[in-house]
Amino acid sequence: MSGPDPADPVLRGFSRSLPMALLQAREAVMNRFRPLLREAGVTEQQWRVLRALDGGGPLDAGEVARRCCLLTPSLTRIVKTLAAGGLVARRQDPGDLRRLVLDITPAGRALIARVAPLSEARYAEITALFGAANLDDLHAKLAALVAALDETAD
Amino acid sequence: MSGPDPADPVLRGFSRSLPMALLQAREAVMNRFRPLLREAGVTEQQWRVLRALDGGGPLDAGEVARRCCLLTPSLTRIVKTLAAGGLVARRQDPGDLRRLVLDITPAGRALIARVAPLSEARYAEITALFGAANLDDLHAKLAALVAALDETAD
DNA sequence: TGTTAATATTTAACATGTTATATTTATCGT
DNA sequence: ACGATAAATATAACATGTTAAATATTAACA
Repeated sequence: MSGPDPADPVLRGFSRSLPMALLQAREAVMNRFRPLLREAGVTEQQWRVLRALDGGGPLDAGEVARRCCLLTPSLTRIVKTLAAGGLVARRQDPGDLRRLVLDITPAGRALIARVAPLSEARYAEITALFGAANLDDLHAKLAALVAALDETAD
Repeated sequence: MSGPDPADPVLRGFSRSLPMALLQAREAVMNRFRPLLREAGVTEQQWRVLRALDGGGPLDAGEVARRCCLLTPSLTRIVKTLAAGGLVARRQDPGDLRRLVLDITPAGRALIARVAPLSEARYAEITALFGAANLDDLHAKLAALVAALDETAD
């Protein structure tokens, strides 16, 4: 007739929460990269948009949002800032006037080229600390997790 | 004498970026939990604070921020909201008046108890889709990554 | 003891996250 | 062609993320 024991948690420990584990891991990694972006004068999100467009060619706003894990209201403002800085260009899609086509400018590519060697150096640092095999396996597991969850998204 | 070939990326592919992989994985996972929190009327961050205090006992604001991956200016506002809703209690630390001690209230615990079974059900769903062994291994790898990076944080 | 440096939290300002809604343009069925 | 529905983006409002600076308290030390 007794209720749940207060010392008996109804929920898994905070540290065993997968969202927390992923968040903490991302924070640990980003702590290594943030100084570079700060030095380059771009935010994390602005950097993601530039990276998606660089090599990804011109893309619809919606596609950029999907690839960058951004919601479209955020993207609207981020692109406004990037366009004001001359790092990204906007134009209407002639075939569908609803769509906004985004592309990186030469100035945007130059910024990426400036940051790239520093970024790769940090990546090499992380690889050395964590191990190349561990890193590959982690990438594979993360991709598998996303595939498993997204395929069955209601 | 030629510069870098534009088709030859100076940076690893966007999809091979560890920060992006961690972000996408977290999004895929959170998509399963967000409806529950929304239904319970709390944000992700408010939920993290409640979870940290539940079972973690009373904690300094700074310690809560560390455990929840929140910056202290964010925590100030989040706790203000939680306190206004009666889910968290604030008091000064008598031994160090600079410190703010936070604790969860009975109402806060009741909210967690209400959400817990739904949350665990989602977790079971994820475990079934991804595999218990994969999940354990992923947790271990994430913890190892954090340990490797945090130990050597400049 | 009194002055300075360090620590914990808060405030302020601006960028982004998040939800709801509005606006514009396409598509579909008739 | 017309009207209803759907789709893509933008706007609005509030919560949070992020940096810098302010405030209050404590610790360190000459």
